[in-house]
Amino acid sequence: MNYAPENAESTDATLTAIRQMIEAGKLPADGRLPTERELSAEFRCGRRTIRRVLDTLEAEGLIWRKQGKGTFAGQPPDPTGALAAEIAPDADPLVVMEARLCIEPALAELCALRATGEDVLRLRQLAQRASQPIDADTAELWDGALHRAIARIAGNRVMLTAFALLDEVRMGADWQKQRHRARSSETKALYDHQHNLIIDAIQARDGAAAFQAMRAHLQALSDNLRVSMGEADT
Amino acid sequence: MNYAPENAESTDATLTAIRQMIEAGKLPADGRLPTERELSAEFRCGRRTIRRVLDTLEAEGLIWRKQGKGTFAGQPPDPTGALAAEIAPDADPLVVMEARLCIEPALAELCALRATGEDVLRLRQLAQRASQPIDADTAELWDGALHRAIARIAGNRVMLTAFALLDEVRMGADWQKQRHRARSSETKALYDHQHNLIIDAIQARDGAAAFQAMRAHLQALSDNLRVSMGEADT
DNA sequence: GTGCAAACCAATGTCATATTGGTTCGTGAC
DNA sequence: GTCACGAACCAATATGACATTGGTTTGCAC
Repeated sequence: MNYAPENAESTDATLTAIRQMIEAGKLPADGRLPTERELSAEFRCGRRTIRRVLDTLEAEGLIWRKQGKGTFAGQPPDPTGALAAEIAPDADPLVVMEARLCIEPALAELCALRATGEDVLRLRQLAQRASQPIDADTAELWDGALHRAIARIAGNRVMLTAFALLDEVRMGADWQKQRHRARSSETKALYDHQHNLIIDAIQARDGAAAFQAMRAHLQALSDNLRVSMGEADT
Repeated sequence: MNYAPENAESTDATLTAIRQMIEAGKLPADGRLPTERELSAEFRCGRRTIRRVLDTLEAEGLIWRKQGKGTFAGQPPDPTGALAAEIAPDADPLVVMEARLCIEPALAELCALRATGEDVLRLRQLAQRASQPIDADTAELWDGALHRAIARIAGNRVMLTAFALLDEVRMGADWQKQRHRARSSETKALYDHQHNLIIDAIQARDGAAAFQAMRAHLQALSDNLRVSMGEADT
């Protein structure tokens, strides 16, 4: 019964073991991990060791924990559905764009203050995906992912919830159907360039520049939307 | 003990009686009415009669009811409550102040673009109320009303909902207890002056100035909060 | 038909209890 | 000393039994 790993190395061993457990997808549908006490018993080590491992995984964004509830794989959920449905009827495209112009530059500024090198890398990946020559819907999807990632990295729960609300209204609105009209090859190139400017500012830790870059980007989106709506009116 | 109204007219009588009960403000702080069964016993009539009366009052918008909960005077609460309660635990003072610094300057900017002369007058009144030499709690109340009014005048439903969410988190937080520590006569004078600067910018239809004035105001609040928290640590 | 009483349904609140992550302390091994 | 472990405790959450409350139906009396 001494096959239990030695103390000195048990931390690393359990870390990789638990990480594999998560990435292998061998978890219940809700992504719930065993309790710390169960893990402690299973891996023949103390809770303290388990907690250190989970601290690492949480810092990596692989799991999230809530006292009294449990430990779960993935990102913590944010509940905005009911509210979004409530205000969606009152939200025409211009109102939503106006709100984005209010909130997202501020988020970009916070993001610039707090993004790690890893975060910047992830943003670059998302921007690159959005710029691939695929169909408009997919590009829109990656664009949304990029904006969401910036909001998450900003690291303010209240602002993130506000953004999630806005995002859900935007996604759920009927007028989304005609949005891709506003996408031409020139605008697409402009948007990609602006995305890179935003990430440049974030990487440089320049909050003000990130604010302005995001504002310019959304302004371009707004202008295009306005043109597209004007066409629709004729 | 036969003063109970006759059946034929009891409906009207109980209706006026209950309506008076509501308008007289003889209710608990939460506006809760007695249960239907209690009212039925008190007015010596059946629950059916009571329910018809309450149906009328509900149609008039004087009360709202919820199964399993009770009957309450006034308007049903905003659905932001649930969301606010959800994120309140994660919201320490600094997070909330940071979110205010993101959202409220933008609201002030929109407000400057859209405020009518009447709106400006109302803002002046609120600022004046907040500046009266009353106790700190009351001043805080009028201050909140002023900020809410600005958000409402901004005229963007999505932004207003986001603000309402933020406002509710701020109001419901435990750390509000110590807020008035940050209120001295000097800070109070400063805040009053800043309120006037904000309204000046709004009246001048100068969005950028309103943005900056609001930002400066919230920055002062934030600094004071930080100092107050520092004191609390010692 | 109208009003009343009783019963039942469904949603909610309340309370005690168990579970879970968060934290502290003391002990022992190195 | 440092580190891991175990135990105990704290605080937030979940769970289940039970009472309360509005919503609804049924039967009875006038």
